[in-house]
Amino acid sequence: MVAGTRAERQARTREALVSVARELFLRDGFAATSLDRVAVEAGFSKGAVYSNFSGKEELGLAVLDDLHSEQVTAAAAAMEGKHTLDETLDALAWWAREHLGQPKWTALEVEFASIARHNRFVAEQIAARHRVVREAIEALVHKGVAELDVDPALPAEKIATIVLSLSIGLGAQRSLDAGIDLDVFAATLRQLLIPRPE
Amino acid sequence: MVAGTRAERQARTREALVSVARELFLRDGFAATSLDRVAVEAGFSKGAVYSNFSGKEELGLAVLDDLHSEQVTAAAAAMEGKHTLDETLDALAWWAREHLGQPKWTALEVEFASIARHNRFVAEQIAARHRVVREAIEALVHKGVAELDVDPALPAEKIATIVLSLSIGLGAQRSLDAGIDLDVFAATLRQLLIPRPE
DNA sequence: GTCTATAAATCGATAGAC
DNA sequence: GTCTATCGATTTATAGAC
Repeated sequence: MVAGTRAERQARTREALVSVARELFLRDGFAATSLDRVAVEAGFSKGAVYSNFSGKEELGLAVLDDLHSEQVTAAAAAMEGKHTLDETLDALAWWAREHLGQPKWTALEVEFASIARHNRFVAEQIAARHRVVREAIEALVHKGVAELDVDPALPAEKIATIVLSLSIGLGAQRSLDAGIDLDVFAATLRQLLIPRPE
Repeated sequence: MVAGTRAERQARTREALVSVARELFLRDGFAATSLDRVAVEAGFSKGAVYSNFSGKEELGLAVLDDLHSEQVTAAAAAMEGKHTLDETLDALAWWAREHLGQPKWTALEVEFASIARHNRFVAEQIAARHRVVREAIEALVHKGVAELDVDPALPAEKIATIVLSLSIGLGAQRSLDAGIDLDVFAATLRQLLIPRPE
């Protein structure tokens, strides 16, 4: 008997399903991954999926939550302990190469979004998650601006939108073309964080 | 009897199929649109699709070609006859609102890309088309730099990558959230085209 | 080249047993 | 809560008639 209450066991089932779904969704795509595959590969049957999620879409949202928190955490960690703009930009360039260079997550992001386009509820759920991510980026920008004493050319909110857009766009291209120049990510940030001449 | 040789009539069939496919792919998405629907709505049957295309993917590529040439043409036209940086940026801001504000095309772009990720041939086809678009943007940047006498902060090639990435990323978000700030497109370009201080 | 008919396969979702 | 069995609905792609 594995330890834990019923609630704990169910939580483990849910986590296992999300973990496997994440792996398969990233590797093969959302549409191309069947719930049966997810369930079996996690050591359960399809019924277990429907006992823990209302359907495929809710499982997809759970996977997105998993990914989002990881991306933001990684970017924040990359900026930690940097004391100059150059150091910070180098760290962010590394983040871009590391996370956008293996960009299955942006492909999943947009695939899921496009599939959910006709479901108002899911579309709103995803849009809300994007807002959360942009706010997290905005906080990072504020933090960087304060610590590095730079004078950004645009409000942090706009920079956050630009950063997320670049991440999605670069990742989408990179998923098809390994030759994409990911260094434009940090290069753009440099232009936005250094005040323009007057 | 409608005029034309056999070749001309078939060309019209092909055009009609691409035109309807474009409309439906944009409206409902690539995966959610069946070939049967495309054929019937164009006044043909599914057999006509397979007589003119090897399958759904090739039809998708034909639609992308249609869209790409239109987007680049529109952006070039928007820049035409502008003599100052501000005028040009205003025109590009308008382009962004017009084309990214109705962003089904980026959603289609990335949906198709993510679906085709596991087909090497199609993936390479799409990547090649992206390269063509980036080169077209690069040419526009060169033209703008020469005519407006600005000193870009980055090579035109990098700016082209940034512009396409922003377009894809902004469009993807906008397809889910009408509140996305599209003006960051022109704002970013302004920061890239004005030389940084030093 | 186009149409009709059909094959062949897939998958999300549900019902009922345990 | 999980499993087994199955339904029901789709869709791509093909075969053969015209």
